[in-house]
Amino acid sequence: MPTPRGTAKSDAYEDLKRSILTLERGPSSALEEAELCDLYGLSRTPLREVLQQLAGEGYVTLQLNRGARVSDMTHYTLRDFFLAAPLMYSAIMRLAAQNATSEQIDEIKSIQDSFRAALASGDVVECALTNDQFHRITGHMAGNRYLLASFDRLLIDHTRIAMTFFRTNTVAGRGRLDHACRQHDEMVTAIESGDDERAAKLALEHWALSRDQIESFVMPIGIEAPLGVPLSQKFA
Amino acid sequence: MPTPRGTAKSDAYEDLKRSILTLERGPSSALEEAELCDLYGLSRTPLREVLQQLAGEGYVTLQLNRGARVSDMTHYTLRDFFLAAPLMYSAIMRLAAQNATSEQIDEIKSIQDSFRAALASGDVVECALTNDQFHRITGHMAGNRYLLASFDRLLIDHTRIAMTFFRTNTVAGRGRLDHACRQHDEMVTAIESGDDERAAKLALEHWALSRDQIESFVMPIGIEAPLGVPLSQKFA
DNA sequence: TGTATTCCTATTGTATACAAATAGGTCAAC
DNA sequence: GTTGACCTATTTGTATACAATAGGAATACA
Repeated sequence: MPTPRGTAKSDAYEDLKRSILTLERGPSSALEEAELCDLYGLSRTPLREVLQQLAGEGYVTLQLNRGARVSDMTHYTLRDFFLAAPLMYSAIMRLAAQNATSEQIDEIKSIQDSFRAALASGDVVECALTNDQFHRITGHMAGNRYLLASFDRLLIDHTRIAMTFFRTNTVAGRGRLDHACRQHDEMVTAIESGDDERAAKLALEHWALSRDQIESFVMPIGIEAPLGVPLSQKFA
Repeated sequence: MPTPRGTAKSDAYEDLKRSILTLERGPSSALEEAELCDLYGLSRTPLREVLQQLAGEGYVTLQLNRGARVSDMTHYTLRDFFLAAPLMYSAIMRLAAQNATSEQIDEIKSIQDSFRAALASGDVVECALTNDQFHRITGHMAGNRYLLASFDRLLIDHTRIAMTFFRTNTVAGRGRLDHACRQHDEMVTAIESGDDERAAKLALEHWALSRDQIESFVMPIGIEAPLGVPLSQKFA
């Protein structure tokens, strides 16, 4: 990633990522170059490079002569997701416990504080983003360049799906979120003590909880419907 | 992948991939834009997009203001590789057996014929490339967008490492290559009959064989040395 | 002779102008 | 009223000119 922080280019890169993860830009929505150039104040050449980079990371899909779109989410996506997630999450968490540096442990503790604060505040976007960061750090801790490619792609879609269920008002929903937060704490403990078996087990439990949430919140919308798209847009 | 076949841009893309996989362009070697523009007959803008795309897929690494290099291969790479490979290969092969279409099965049989021919001819480059294609098809068969990201990255480095041991004159080496070829045949059979357990087991056996080859061919060069770089270049 | 500073060159990053392709709408024919 | 072709406007793809940066060479100085 050659983009330095604080430039118009990196702003565009970071902001597009954020807006995709938070569903501010929904799956399959068009990304027009001219509009984005105006928005971020750069010319088309560097903007296109940003889109290429996001495409390489799975945030965006490019179509020849037809521009860029936010990567889609269909029921096929969900099928792939359910299959890959437990595999990758447990592998990454096991490696994270084996390889985490003390700097990374400080970092994840700090993010976990932010996540807890976000949960308390009820800010859905902040919940989703800090949760995303928490898991993304575990990916870095694992430090395996091959697995990271899959893991980061999983996180994109997990975060987008999670946007749906961080917006909950039910008691049961709140309980699941608190449970998830406690699991994060336990994960940090397992990582800090280098207990890789426990870390892997926690990853699977965390996934199981998340899967339950997905099944109860996302599924009822309908199997046929593209995920993450407001119902009003679906037939537009 | 929005690049259509037969254009200067796709030629550049495909040829760069080929030359990286075959070590014609060694790990960490510089990719200068002007040189590549001349070579492939395009201007810098589309060439840079090709490099961005290759960077997204893991073939190339971009450095800010310092251009592009072929992705490196160090002993850290190899450590990550040994860890991720059995996991990914068995997962992909299991899914391939579950999901392969008849068109894909025809395709992999055809590639396996090419691989066998390449082995017979002793053409090292052709061996490496057809072997790469064989495994890449299994990735498509598995059809999981998340896992494919890791798998394709593994294949890049597996193919580059394999370039070392397809160049063998020893009887033992030949025997291992023939064994690998027979394993391919068995994999095709397992996939065709939808026997996912057997396919996964074969993947692990195939990996074990490959690992033995890596250990006997690559390791002696030295743990400290970047892999795939001719010794003469190492201290340049 | 060694070191630091300045300038120069080679290379990358960005903006813009131009070419090609697509999508949408109008009009005509059936 | 529907279908089809054509034209136009919009959007993407490419080339090139210009700006900024990095790395090395030459020079000044200690």
